[in-house]
Amino acid sequence: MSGGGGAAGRGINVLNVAEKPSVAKSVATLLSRNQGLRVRDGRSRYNKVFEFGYSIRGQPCHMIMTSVTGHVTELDFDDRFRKWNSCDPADLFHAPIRKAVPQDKMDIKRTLEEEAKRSQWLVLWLDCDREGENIAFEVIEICTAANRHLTIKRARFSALIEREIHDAVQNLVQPNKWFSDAVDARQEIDLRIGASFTRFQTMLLTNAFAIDSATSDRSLVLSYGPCQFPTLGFIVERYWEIQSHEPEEFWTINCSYRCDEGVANFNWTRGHLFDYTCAVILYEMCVEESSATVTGVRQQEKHKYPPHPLNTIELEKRASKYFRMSSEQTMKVAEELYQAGFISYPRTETDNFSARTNLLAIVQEQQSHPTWGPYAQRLLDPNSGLWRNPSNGGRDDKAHPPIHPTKYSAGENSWSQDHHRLYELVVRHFLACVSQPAVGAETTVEIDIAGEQFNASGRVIIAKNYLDVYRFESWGGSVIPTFTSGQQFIPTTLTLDSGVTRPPPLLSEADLLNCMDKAGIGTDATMHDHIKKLLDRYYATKDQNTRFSPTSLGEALVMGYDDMGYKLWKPNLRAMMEMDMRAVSEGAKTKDEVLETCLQQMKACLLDARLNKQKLMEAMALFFERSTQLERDDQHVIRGYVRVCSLCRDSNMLLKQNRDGNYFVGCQGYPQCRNVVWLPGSVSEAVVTTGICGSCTPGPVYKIQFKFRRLEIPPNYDVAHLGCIGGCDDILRQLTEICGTGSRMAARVQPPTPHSSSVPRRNNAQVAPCIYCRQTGHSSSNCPSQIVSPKKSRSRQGSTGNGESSISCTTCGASCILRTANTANNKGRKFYSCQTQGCNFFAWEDSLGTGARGGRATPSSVNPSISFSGRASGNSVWGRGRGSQGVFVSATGDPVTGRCFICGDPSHFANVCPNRNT
DNA sequence: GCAAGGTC
Repeated sequence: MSGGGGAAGRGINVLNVAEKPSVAKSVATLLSRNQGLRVRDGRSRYNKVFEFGYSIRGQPCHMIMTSVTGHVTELDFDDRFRKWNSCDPADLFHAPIRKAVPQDKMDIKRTLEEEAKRSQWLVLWLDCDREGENIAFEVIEICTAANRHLTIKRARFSALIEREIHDAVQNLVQPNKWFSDAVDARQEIDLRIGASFTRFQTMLLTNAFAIDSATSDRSLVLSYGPCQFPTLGFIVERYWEIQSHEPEEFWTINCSYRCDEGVANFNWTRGHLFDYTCAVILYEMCVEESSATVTGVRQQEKHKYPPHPLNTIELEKRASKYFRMSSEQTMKVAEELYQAGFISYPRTETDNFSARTNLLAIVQEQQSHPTWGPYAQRLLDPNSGLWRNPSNGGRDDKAHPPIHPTKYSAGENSWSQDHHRLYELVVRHFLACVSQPAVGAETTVEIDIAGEQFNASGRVIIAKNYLDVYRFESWGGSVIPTFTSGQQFIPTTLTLDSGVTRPPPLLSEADLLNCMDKAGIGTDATMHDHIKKLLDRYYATKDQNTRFSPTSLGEALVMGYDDMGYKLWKPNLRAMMEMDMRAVSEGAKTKDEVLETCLQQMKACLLDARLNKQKLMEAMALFFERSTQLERDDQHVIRGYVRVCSLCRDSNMLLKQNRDGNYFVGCQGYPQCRNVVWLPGSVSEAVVTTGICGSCTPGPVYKIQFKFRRLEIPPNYDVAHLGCIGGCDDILRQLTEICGTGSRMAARVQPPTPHSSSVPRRNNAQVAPCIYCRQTGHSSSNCPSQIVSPKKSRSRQGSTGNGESSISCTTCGASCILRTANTANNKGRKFYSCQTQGCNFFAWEDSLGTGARGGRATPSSVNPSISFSGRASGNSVWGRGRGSQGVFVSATGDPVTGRCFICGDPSHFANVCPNRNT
């Protein structure tokens, strides 16, 4: 069929590319039959280049075989969208993206380019799944850019077996664009959803709450991903199920009979009753009856079947169950055993052996093993009747066979205990798969006492078969005495027993993998990564029994989205995406169609989540304190990101508070960039929101929720104000003018020059134009029209006749009355206020014409309060939907009814219960 | 500083 091995001779150069170095080596070895095979280094130290002669359908070829290591390119946003504060997270749904070769893959790219230039054919040996097909197109892209005359061919193989490989190379096909398109769509959707939601929730919550975790050494990222979040959802859902479980007492009647032959324990056919009175009545009837009557004896042969052939998820589940190995560790060890040639490819969905697999040969290899060798010998003996063709688990990824041993080993010196265990599991599992099921004889006896039915059963194992080798499973059996129908006996014991219902256990790693597998979350190669990510993100913890609980952070996030009504933490979204991907890979839908509908929906979801962010905040507030103090630089408390600097356009503008408590928005690039916007001195509190100004550029400019001290602002201004520092906000501008700022420079009297280079000038660059003359280029405090000598000032002011003077309102032109303040902070201080209803003009007399107009005279005596709290509106319902006994928490956190549902204590609620497992 | 998917 082929002309493998030997010298290359003349012929075309064929560049062969595999998905990983090990496959390149295997394929090269198999095709060359290890004759005339030369190896040299490529640009990448991991990816060798093999060369040998071969002939494809009679065409002499010089084969050049190399590899990549998975994907060569990565998808990411254009540079200008890469910085977290560079854009509105919602923009990430349509921001330009590009595929690029990351730095650590550049040497692989160079090897491909160099080899492509001297080749006529390109043969793709990537794994035969969707991801493999996508990588094939990445390789095509790189190679054809270097040599556009290349003839492109795809080798399809399902195992690294000599015959398969020779077949594949003699029957080359074309790569499948639909498969590749499905992966492109998946990548784009994952990136856009992941990045947008991660930025949204991280920026919203990490600054707003004091999230205590082991993260003090690095900044906390609250990531969202279409796989990690549903995985968290499973953990939280089970946790809530347990939390909401109410123990309920039940009663059951048990009966036993002991004789020379042994004991039979009879179970009540009713199971159990929750009604005590009813149970007592039935029990008393049984007690009064003198004897039990056997109403039936059944004997049946039962089988316990060996497991299906082993795929990745099953390997992870069983290693977790039998050895308590984490899925991550299992995959690490399995990969090493695979690399060393002891087991087959460990990342496979397939749990069905193809008819072409030589199963006998695999068993034969294991015959000499000291422990399971004798069992393998029995299997091979036709007289033993132990052999049975393996069952079909119904899954096939068309790329790899089930995991099975590929090389005999009695254990290597370099192996750890985990290597020994895992190899043993793979071998024993394989031997079990090709074995007969265990056979048992089961006897069921039914009796009647006073009209109540009871039954007991016993089992005798007739043939252990596969259980002889699969030591991880057992089949309990008990022998019961012989009974005959119609027989009567007096029970040895007859008791009324009580029990209590129990909640289900926390999810184990095997349970979690099961949930993910059923819902299609992740791939066999990545499921363990998603589980690990939850631990890394402090969303969940794993106890000694490999059982998972959510942390407060994980629970709060899921609760927040749940309260919004979005099932983002449910697996449905991923399942729908997976269906779409399948449709693309089958040509039923196009990539663009799927992208458009999916991204449109998810963008709407993000926008809605932003509108309802209060729900997230409320959920977080149940578990975390509001952060009172955030990051600090040398001089200031940093209160949040506002915008990209409008001056240097490079650094971020942050809302900060100086030591005197005054707020300003300054450029992080200080002192190189000195851009600053000072805020009114009357601000008692300022919090950056996720709201974005619709008009100020360059955007996004995040709005700030201000709270002003009532007594320091004119009465016609609201205490609360959602403002923008980008220049569009009239109210903020007016209050800055009226109250002055906390800038030390601004507090001084400014020289009356319109070209002052002091800090307020920058301030004015942001808050322009001047409120007096509506001109830009100077501050209102320096307005030439307002700067007058005291004498001149007085002469401009008319007398009101009652001892008070007046000026003209610069806003509406009406007359302003000079009045005397009578407030705690400004007692006796004079101010002008406009008499026109609805006009906001207000000015302190002593500040007219200075840079310190209306500045704070004394520290506020007003107790600052939180501008919006986590429980500001509506009732939060603790435990809603998670059980019938949820405890209600009012808007203020006070109880409405009830008690802690964890420990029952009426003095506190479940969210602060000391017994709460956080 | 974001995802999930390959793989070393």
